[in-house]
Amino acid sequence: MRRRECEAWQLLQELLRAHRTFLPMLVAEYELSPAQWHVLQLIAPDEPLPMGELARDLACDASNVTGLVDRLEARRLVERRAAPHDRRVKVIALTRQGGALRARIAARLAEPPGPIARLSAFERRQLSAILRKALGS
Amino acid sequence: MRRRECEAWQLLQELLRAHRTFLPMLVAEYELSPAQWHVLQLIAPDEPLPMGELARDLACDASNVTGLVDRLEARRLVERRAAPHDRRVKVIALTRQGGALRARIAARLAEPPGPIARLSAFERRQLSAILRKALGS
DNA sequence: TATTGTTATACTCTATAACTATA
DNA sequence: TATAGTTATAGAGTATAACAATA
Repeated sequence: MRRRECEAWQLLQELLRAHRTFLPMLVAEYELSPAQWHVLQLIAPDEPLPMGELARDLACDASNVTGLVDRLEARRLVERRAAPHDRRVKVIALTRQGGALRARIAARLAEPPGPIARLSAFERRQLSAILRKALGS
Repeated sequence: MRRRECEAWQLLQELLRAHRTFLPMLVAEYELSPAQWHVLQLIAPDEPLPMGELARDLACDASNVTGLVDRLEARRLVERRAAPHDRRVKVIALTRQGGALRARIAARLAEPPGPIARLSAFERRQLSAILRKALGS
């Protein structure tokens, strides 16, 4: 097995570990599980998504999506709608409440956490440039 | 609400999302859940850890640790040992098998993934320097 | 009395398989 | 026949509360 130690990757993993509980704790304040938040996040306002696409994007079985959407719908955060062209399909849309909650949580997630806030503007620009290349965008 | 967009943080979150399923899928190859892997990772070879400390490090309730250790012990990856000084305490130790599996998985995790491998040596050094500062080390 | 670990219970997430209603 | 979503079932992770053994 080749030795391919990479300090940058080690540190990145360390950062991930440090932030392991960050998202779960944040969304728990709104009584959402990480999976439920993921659903909310995937549905853009005014762009309902078929359940099958949700399952694909969540990388989970379709049967899970039924339960996730059940619980979100019970809280009136999303709603199932009939698709016009194919009556087997149900598209999931954000309700007004759902959209508002999604926006509120997204705003909080956009706040850079301690370790990032600690960087200078110059370092952040460097970091951005490197990450853009890493992500190939 | 203040506008505090931070591109570096946005990109970092994008990287996290892209890697969301990476660890779960990797450890699933060894029939471990992420939580079980976390336990294995926390126990250094020859440094058994009390269950209470595991619960603290995992940031979960002590009652969970019972089940996690039950399943790992059933596979002979860890074992419960009596603590000499306090008979209430049980310390969890890696077995030889457990240590070997832990090392194998750790080696695979140390391999930098695609996005990092795509960077030049210079960019990785820059990234390391920035992350070291972010992590305060 | 306080603490460590366990048990009992309940809920969510996850997968597989069988089912329904459409196509 | 094939596909979209559901239901039934089972296992794992999580929390809370009650409990036993020990301190």
